[in-house]
Amino acid sequence: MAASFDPSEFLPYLLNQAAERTSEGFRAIYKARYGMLRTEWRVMFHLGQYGAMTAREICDRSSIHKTKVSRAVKALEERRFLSRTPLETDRRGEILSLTKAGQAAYADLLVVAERHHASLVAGLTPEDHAALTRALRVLAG
Amino acid sequence: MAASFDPSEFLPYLLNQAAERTSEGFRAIYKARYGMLRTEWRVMFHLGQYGAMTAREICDRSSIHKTKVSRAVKALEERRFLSRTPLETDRRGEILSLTKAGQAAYADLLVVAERHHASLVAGLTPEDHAALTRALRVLAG
DNA sequence: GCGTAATAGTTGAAAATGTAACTAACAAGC
DNA sequence: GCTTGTTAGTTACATTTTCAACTATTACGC
Repeated sequence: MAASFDPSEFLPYLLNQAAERTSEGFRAIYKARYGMLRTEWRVMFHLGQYGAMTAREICDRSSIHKTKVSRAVKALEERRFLSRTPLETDRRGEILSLTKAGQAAYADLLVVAERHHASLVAGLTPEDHAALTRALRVLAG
Repeated sequence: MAASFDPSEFLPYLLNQAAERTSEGFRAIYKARYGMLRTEWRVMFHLGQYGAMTAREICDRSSIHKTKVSRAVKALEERRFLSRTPLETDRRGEILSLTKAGQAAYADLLVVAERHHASLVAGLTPEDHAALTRALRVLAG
């Protein structure tokens, strides 16, 4: 007698609800302080966290489509949060890196992120938090 | 010396990656088979899972904004997946319910969802799966 | 080397989403 | 009853995202 599937436990559904709910507050902050969109913040995050890299690498790491990255990079460059340096080995690509202003914004937002993260985690037991992170890493691929 | 915050563990980030990654395959199916968008599937889901209800109730349960629900309902009605019945007690509202075709589509997609869910869960230990579901319920609010 | 395929990134048009303002109906105070 | 406020749902307009070309450059096969 197979236990019947409870659709309210459907992982994509739960993940999506949780993702939207938990992103909301943080999104309001980077939008208000720096006028960033979600994709722009995500690009900033990858450059801030992992250092300079090409748009292609951001796409690979983040699974954000290249057109979204392209437009985010353009917007961030216009606002002087990042700069492009042509690759020496391949004239198609360019390395993206945060400017001083970009680094400052990233550092500022990281503090906010940390606080936000802590408040989210506060609702979970340490065991559940650990298991959650483990499971999300698997699911995020 | 507080352990420093690892931004790659930032919950909104991980949740988002996991949500996008896990939704992709399923999304391709409801789109290909029934031409549904994500919001449309979500509306179908609520009606299929919890029975007929008003648009307002769907908004409350799902945290989908009312304009998105309004447009999804319109599209689903046009394709005869759901129908509207005026409320007797309040002429502003109407009860939404799945048509035969809507029920059939829902039943079909539920089977796919179940298989998809199973394949996702297969990568997790039972303990982590249980903790994940528990944690997501908390975070999803 | 030369033709073909693949890759990095951009762009334009169509589709979807967000925001705000709107209509219509109900509710409450007086 | 009439004014004011609230709620259900829709619509209009601006912003964002998606999808499908497109350019420019590099890599491969022969």
